[in-house]
Amino acid sequence: MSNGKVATNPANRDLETLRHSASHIMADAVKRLFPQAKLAIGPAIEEGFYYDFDVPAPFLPEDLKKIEDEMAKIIKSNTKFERTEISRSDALKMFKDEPYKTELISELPAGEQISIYKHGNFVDLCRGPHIASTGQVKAYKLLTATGAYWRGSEKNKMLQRIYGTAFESKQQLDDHIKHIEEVKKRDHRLLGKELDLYSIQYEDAGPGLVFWHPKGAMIRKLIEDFWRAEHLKHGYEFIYSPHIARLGLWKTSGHWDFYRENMYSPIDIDEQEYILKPMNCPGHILVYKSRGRSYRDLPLRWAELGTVYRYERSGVLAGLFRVRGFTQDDAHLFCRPDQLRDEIIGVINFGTAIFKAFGFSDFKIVISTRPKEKYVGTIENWDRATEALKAGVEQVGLPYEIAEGEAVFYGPKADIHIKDSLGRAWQCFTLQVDFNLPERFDIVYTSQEGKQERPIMLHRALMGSLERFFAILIEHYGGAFPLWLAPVQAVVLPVLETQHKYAVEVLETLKKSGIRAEADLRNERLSNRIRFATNQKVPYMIVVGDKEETDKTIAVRERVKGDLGAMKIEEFITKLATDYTDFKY
RNA sequence: GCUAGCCUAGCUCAAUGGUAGAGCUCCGCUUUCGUAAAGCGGAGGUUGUGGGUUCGAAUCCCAUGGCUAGCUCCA
Repeated sequence: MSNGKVATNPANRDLETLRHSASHIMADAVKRLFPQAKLAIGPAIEEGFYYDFDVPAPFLPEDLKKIEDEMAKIIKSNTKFERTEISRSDALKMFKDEPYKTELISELPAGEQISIYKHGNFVDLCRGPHIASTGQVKAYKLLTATGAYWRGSEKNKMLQRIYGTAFESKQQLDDHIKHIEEVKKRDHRLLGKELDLYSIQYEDAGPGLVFWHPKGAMIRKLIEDFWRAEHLKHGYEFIYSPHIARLGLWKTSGHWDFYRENMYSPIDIDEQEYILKPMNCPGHILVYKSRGRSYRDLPLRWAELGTVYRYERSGVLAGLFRVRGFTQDDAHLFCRPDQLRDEIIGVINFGTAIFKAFGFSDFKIVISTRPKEKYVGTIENWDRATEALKAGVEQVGLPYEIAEGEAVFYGPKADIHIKDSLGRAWQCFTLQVDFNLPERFDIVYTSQEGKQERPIMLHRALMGSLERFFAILIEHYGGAFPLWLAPVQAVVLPVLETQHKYAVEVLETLKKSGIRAEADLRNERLSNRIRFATNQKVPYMIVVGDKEETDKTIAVRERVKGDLGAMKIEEFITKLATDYTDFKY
């Protein structure tokens, strides 16, 4: 049940061992309370542990409490963990009433030493290691109970999984629970509603389809403006392509054969079948093919904020993270083989620069290689592309990992994982080399020698899906967007109705200098409106009363720092310009 | 898709077989108030939808739509 991963440092290994032992203790408790339960697997995982059981009825929240209490007894008894090495036949005999264990044993490679771990009367097939005795588990908590398929396949029986976590100290456990609560508070589905950023009209429009409300749309516009400006600086051109195209295009591209499960049924138009695009690449290739291309034209870098539609199974949809219609910040680069490396370096540098602008600085690159099945193109081309990616990534100087066989069907890729303010890793950026589509569409350029040569195509997205990236940003910032992304940067708050005229004057001045400002003229007490603006995470509140009106000043309050005192409007405008330090744009 | 839980006013939630309710939001009035919630009143629901059981259903049953969590980080 140990996951067999090589722990990178002893502290992690200790924690893994502790959690793994906690999962044994939990299984023991379950067996005591539900003797008919059959054991499946129970590994330590990143944030804790789980154990899968085959039980007649799903666990209820009350059951978790009972199991926790039973675990307390086992821990209190401080029973030793004992390892025994046994033969395969003894193991099969010992676990003859445990069908899942039996299956695991029979699948262990010949010659593998089989071991069991025992504490008290509880015995489990296990590679180990374990802590010395149950009493060493000082801080643990069971979190949730859910269904989980045996070995993750829906063809298999559904088992009942209990998730729990364990730490070396109560303090660490409490911190972890606090962290879980913090993640919940920052949930983009919650903040999206509170800040009126977006909605998904599940019943009226359909699940997985996003409506961007004015505030959210403003943020998207700001992201898009920034994106376009940066692309121009990096030598890209923009194109727009239609949302539907003839089925034949998708047959040529191979998507109809390899990606159909994610595509929607054809639409009948004048007795011709059209497909709602799940990807932008075939369209971009048509633009390439619209005229002859010279070696001098390359590289071509074409970007599009392309909206695509993909079928996702109902059960995997989740807020803005997983939707059925979304906009990719897509680009396709067409280059000569001698330009491939530089283009890869350029794209990776570009990507990391963009992420830094959004406050991300922790990156990990993963290069995915050819899948064993379901791929197109020659192995030789795959190898060439993979080598170019590795060379490119090395050139940039970021550490990388290789994920064998994890690439999509048309080419190897390099993904960047970014870490957010809550320490969670997200993959947004992807760079995929494609030797396949150029072949399928037979795209060429004329070389210096007048020969027809095949260009190499790169697909890339920096943020990936705007919807998903937006969700990540909402949670990363906890809804408190930096000044350059805040949909409303300042709210003007007159103390009394008598200052409304001056408040509107101030508002107009701010607007004229390009600040996204609003005025809250409601007949509410100042403190009420301050509370509202603070909850809406507006960066600056501009309070104007008699004093300010007389002095022709404004009293500035920052959303976190509080009252900054009175200043001239011009002073405030200058201050905002320097406050764009998060990202100057 | 599957398993479990859930769906009551725009939002967050009460009401466990017997007249659907509160707070916030919204609307109106009063209040003229200086840095995180002033007061009063009003509007708003065929309880997701469609069937069924019952004298009577938000509540029980069936179907359907949707949400949430999970569905190999492998003994």
